[in-house]
Amino acid sequence: MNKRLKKQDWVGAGLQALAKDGPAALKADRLAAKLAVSRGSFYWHFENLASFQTAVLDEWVRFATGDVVARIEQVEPGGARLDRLLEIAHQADPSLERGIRAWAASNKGVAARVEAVDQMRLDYLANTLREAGWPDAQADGRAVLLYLSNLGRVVVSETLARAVPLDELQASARYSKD
Amino acid sequence: MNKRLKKQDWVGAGLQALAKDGPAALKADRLAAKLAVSRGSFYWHFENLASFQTAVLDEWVRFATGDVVARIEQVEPGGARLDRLLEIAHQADPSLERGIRAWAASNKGVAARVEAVDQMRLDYLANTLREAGWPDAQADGRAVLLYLSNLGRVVVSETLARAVPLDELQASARYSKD
DNA sequence: TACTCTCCATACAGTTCTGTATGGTTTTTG
DNA sequence: CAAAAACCATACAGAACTGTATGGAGAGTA
Repeated sequence: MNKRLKKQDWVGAGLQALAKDGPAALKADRLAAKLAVSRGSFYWHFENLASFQTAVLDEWVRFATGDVVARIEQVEPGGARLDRLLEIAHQADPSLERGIRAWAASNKGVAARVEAVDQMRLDYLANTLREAGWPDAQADGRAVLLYLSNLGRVVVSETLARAVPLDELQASARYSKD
Repeated sequence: MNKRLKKQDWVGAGLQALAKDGPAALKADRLAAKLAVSRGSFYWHFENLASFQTAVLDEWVRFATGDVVARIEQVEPGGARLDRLLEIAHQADPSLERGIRAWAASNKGVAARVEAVDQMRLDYLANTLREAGWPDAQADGRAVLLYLSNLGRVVVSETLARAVPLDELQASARYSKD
């Protein structure tokens, strides 16, 4: 009756658990319980816990880079694209990103992968800023500021995150000589 | 020969372990090993694991609020105090704060305490902004932006955190009609 | 010295997990 | 339909932990 699971089902459940309960939830035991199945299934799909966690992290990297970019590229380059980028980042559900950061705090390997993602996203943001009119010299610094403020939004409480003013954020992303 | 421990020694070791290895390191077992002592000591000082963790969190709250404020108040109010505040926050070791955030990601009770601290620090920052010349209407929004960008700095890698431009941060904290 | 706190070691029972081994049950395919 | 492949349950051994119970050892005090 309960349909059989595939590798991707486990990975999906892993991402969900990570977002909801943090990295401590990435256990064969708990996930099996949540999926109403025995650990026999888990150890058929994955060699061990580490390889499962690698698969979960891989999936996040795929999602956290390619996926977002794809949605942005539908908008024409320039200021509009920058606004859209900030808007998407601003209204995204922070729970998974928060789980990933918590995971990285206790695992060097994860931290390294996350750092690479941060670097890619930063480069992309800086490039978008340049497309919107920022001079090369200042684009990088401003990109860091904007990216980190969004990352901060991810790790504070939901109620506090709602206090972030999107318009002021977009304003500080528009170039003006000063 | 190995001197006997007091409650505070355990709490201190807890904070250190939290900063270095995340919340999963807050176990009687591991801490006892690190302190070269048996768990008998732990359970003499603390009723159980939860009460120990509460003590650790309490200690962080004390440190994360009162301590920083005390260092700021030595500077005269105004723009200088604001610059000093940003500087202190900028050069602080992020590892403990990172551990706390990771902990909060998997524990509602911790998250609530952290949210309260965030709120206090935000209020203090907004007030400092007003002291430095910001109008009431804009001080709150700018405070959120500044606070979150610093929080973002806390959760990214050390190398990336060093890319944050302090001067640009201070510049965006100076008021100018636009 | 004797007595009393304070602090610690050791041993035990119990929980939550991992990983393996083995066999059974579906689903797909020749 | 029969064989193969994909998927899952169960049972076991063991690691990493929690919490309790008990018997000390060390430092301070009458």
